[in-house]
Amino acid sequence: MGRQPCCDKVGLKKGPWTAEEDKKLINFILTNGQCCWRAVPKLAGLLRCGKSCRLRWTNYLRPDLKRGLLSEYEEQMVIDLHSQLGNRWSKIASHLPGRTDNEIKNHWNTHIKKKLKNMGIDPLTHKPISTATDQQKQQQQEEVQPSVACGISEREENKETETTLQSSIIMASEKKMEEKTPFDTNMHMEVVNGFCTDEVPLIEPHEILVPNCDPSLSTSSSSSSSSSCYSSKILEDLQFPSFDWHCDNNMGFWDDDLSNWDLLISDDGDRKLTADPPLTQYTPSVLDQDSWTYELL
DNA sequence: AACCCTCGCAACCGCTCACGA
DNA sequence: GTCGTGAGCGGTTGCGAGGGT
Repeated sequence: MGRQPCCDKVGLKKGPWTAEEDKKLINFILTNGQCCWRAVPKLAGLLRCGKSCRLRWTNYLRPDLKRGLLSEYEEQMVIDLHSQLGNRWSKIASHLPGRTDNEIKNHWNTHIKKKLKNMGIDPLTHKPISTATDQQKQQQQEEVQPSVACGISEREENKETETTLQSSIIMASEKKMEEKTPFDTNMHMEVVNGFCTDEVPLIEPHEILVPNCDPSLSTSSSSSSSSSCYSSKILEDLQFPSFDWHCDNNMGFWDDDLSNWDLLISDDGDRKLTADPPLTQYTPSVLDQDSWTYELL
């Protein structure tokens, strides 16, 4: 019995997403929430497989994403976490609010790896790059103690120690925070409680404007055909406030708060995220500062 | 101006895991 | 216990942008 394809690939589109597709997906998720990804493309009118929709949403369209390069502090966090967790990007990403596993993985492969190598540190082991003789010794040790040599690849072993590891990482990073200089205190403020407060927009939701990304309407000279490029431009500008995406009882959150959100193309060619009734103010949840919630006032 | 090369990132692929029947 | 299905994860690829020659 062969592996079932994740979707019927015949007639499905692949490659970069267009503005129209993004719009459909955003509209659908904002209206219906995240449910059964396989059904999403059909219901949203997209010629994509569900997996592709999920990836597009989680890695690119999700409103709580931070855009831009990782800060020095985030980079250090990634290095620390990687030394403990290995290539478990989703675990690492879970410690960096607004960052995706894909983003961190890419940043690791393109920037941090090089940086560490330049510093004479092996990005795999996080130890100083060893000489040939050291490697021979290490190899001999591995032969003697194969189970130890397996290290991070031993998933089961990791699972058992994960909780301890993660708490120690958090403790370590907290300790690091305390050691920060006055300059670094700002960084502490940015990531306090795992939420980057500097990213919180100071505009009201009904004021959120999404620049029109329809390439045909673009007056920009850089009329790139790459959807990724225009999308990243949109999303740089589109500073969705971050809020709680967890949905118990099958998207109850959406039903309560966001079912009336809509993405509109206004007369002046801009996209507008609107709510009905209009949200007059949004505030961070006092109890759970890891996530922000909207409050209808 | 044209070509080549490198880099960075979005997207894809395929495997594993979780869960329900 | 087995099977089917959906979702998540990590590795890899493809392609556009930008720099160098």
